[in-house]
Amino acid sequence: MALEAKYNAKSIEDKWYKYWMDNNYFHSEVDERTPYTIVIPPPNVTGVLHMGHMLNNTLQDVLIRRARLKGFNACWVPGTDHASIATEAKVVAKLKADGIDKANLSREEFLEHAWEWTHKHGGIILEQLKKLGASCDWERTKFTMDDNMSASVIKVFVDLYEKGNIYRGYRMVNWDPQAKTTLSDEEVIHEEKQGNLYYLNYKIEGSDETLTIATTRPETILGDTAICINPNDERFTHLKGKKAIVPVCNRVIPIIEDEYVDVEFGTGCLKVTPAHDENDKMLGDKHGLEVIDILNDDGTLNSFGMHYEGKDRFVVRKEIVKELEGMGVVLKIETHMHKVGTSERTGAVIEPKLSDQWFLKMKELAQPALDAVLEKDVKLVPEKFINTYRHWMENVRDWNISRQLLWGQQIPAYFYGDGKEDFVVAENLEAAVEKARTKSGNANLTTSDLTQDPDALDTWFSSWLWPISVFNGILEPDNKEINYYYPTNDLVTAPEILFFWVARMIIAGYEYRGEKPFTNVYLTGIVRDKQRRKMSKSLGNSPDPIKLMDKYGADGVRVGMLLSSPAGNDLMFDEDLCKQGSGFVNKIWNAYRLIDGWEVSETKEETETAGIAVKWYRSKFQKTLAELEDQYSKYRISDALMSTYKLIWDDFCSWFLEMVKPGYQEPISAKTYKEIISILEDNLKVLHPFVPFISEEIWQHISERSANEALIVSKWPASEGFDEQLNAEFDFAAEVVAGIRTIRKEKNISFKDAISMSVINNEKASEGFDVVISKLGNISQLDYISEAIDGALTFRVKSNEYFIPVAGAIDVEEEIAKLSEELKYTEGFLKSVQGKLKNERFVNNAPDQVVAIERKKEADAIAKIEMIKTSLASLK
RNA sequence: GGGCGAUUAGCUCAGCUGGUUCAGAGCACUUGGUUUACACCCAAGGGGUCGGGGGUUCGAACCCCUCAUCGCCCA
Repeated sequence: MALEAKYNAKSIEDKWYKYWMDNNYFHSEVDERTPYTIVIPPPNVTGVLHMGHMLNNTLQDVLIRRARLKGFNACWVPGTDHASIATEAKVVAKLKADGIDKANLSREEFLEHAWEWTHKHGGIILEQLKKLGASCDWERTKFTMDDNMSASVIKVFVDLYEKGNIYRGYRMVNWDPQAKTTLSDEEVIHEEKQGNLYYLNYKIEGSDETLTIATTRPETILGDTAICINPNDERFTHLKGKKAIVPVCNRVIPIIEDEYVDVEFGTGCLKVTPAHDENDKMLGDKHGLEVIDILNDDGTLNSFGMHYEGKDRFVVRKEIVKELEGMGVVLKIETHMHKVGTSERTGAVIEPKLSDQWFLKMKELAQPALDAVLEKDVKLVPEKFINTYRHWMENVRDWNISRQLLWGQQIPAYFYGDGKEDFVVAENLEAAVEKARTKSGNANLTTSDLTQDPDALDTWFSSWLWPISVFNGILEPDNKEINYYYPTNDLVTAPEILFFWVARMIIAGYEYRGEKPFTNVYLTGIVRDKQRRKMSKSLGNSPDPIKLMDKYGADGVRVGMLLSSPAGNDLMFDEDLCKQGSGFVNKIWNAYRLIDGWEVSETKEETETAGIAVKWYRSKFQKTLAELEDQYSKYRISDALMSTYKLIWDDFCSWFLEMVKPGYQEPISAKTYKEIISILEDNLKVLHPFVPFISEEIWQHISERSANEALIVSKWPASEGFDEQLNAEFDFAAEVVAGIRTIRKEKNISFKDAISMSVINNEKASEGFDVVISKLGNISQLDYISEAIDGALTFRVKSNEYFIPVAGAIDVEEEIAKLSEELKYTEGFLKSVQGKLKNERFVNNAPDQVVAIERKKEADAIAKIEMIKTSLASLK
């Protein structure tokens, strides 16, 4: 079967992915081997693949494929989460387009639509991951709303409630008026925005005097219930005990005193609106103020908004300023930069709102999870995130886990009366009735007397159990899968969700398994465009990953993603990186085409050059293999890729293949060929995690392989150590070859013309690589001499001098200039080294080894200077 | 406002315990090349006061102080 001249990524990638699937290589079952487990960070079920997923999942696939090659029982569990806010918003929008209003649907009807939507759009992203080559165990695919997964969530909720960790509280929460739900603190993004600071005059009751307050939100004056001054602020002592009148609504409110007020900010008079600001709420509680909520759930004003009722808060802001200006109470308006909380999901400006919500107490639960990271039982990569993690965990706040949504697990709290405490928490209605009877003392309660809390749980309250629940470890804590696969090995995710998800998984791990959920957390960077903007749908600056893979092949894109993404640093994505990736794939392909095209001769002897080439490459390979082990162990995946890239491109293609390449139309010896194939196979193994498709294609083309001989399930090359001396000899020889090439270039000597060369071997360099030098330099004859040759071109490697006699006169002036330049440099170098050695404090204080190195440098430099001077003398 | 981190070649970044991995890599750039796998190629080459200033040390990209700029997290 002849090889196609052009590598056809698309058909080859489809072919091998299907082959891998057909042979079930991705599937893992509990067995006697050591497991190596990764759980995927579940993407949104209705989402589509973006560049962040590409990076993230390429990394996971590299890790899992290498683990598989290393003989671990590799298990990568895929799945999706239900993303309640985002999905519900999409379903609501779809219903609206169909002329259906969510408000007119029952919970059951709405959920039916939501499931329909999920089945229709869900899982697209998982199909897309297959294109990338993701070797997930698809039989284990999970969804956070699967029956078992939901049952796990409910069980955990009940358990935590019974332990006293979950409570219901009337608190100031983050309200998203667009999604009409609360958000946890972590879901609020604080953005610096340009706003205004409005200075408003309030009349003081029973006087003509006014006081001035400064506010960024003039529309909230309708909810004001006090003015607060600092008791130490002498400017306002005369206001103590008086009352102020709120403009527009003419409400009379007390002037209270509290040291909380910052005398520096604004005017030193603070308007207090307990319903709409967390700090004001605190003041309100302390001073027993009235709470007036002026907003509806959708961010419009309610009846307290008077003539603004029904209008949006931002519209009212503009209109009320006009009204206030008309009344002459606006003193001035300053522009003002301030942080505004916005919804992570909808982008809407968050409204602080008082309401009844469910909270999880975090302080105690967080302690083991904090210790685990500080003691490096759970390792964060890179370590710089440990500080961030610690800071968050030490100041952790209670987690608001309820959401005013339908799509998600409904909170298992059942109300049987009107009192605030008239509820029970139970796994199902039947159990709830039992508990309600006991708690209320009313034995006649029936299921119809109970009403379940309409709210759903935060999606993260599902995903924090993910590493446990995917193995059913909540419902059956002692099943063989959870005991085998848990704790998992690596988690690969974005730093953005360190708190949302990673920290909470660690918390859940210790609470429900008494053990960490994973050993290593590899935090990737954020994929940005060349202008450092985060890639996003709204900016339209993100390439379509599927199109990228069509254009450059999945292997090419994988390499492109990894080329420049050190852990924790953002990746400035550039399509050129994928081009470079596909260039690499092309290089691998053509190297194989070369080898595959050789005619093999059983009778031909192995050449001396090929013999040394094989010996050297094996040693070089081992050296790189050791580097790879080190890089993988530190999760320096892009370094590992670069080491592999250079091994293949430079060492294998540019040096090794050129060394073993037979002459034109000559066959290659069977012995050499066998060695080359064996070397190639080792190359393919270290390439496989990065470029799984082309490596499998070549592997399978080399010879017929049975199903259990596929590359994906082969064995990672064994570490056998390497010959440092041999590698150094090669490096020296390579410098000589480079010297010859430079001379050829400078003197326009075609590579086709063989030349002879002589050497004064001051370095006593090994002659082992002479055949290599001769072949790669096209040297017809290589002589060892002791006296310089007049009228020859020269170059030097260390203190060795090489002479290439050429027909015709050489440019003596040019040679002298070149030598003088080298002399000057070397003398300067010698001077600096001797300066060091003359310094007694250096000689006395520096380690012996360092001093010895400097003495060696000195000796080498002196030898080289001698040689150059001799050459110069002979030229003059 | 509090905390964390960064600043090294045109770009993206390595540089571990202060000294041979010490000023590096890849890309880009320049020059030359139709050598029997590859122009998605081959070969050679240029390019950096390691953000500024000060200090410690025999010795600093690396440690300390300070200033500047940028980024992230949390209020």
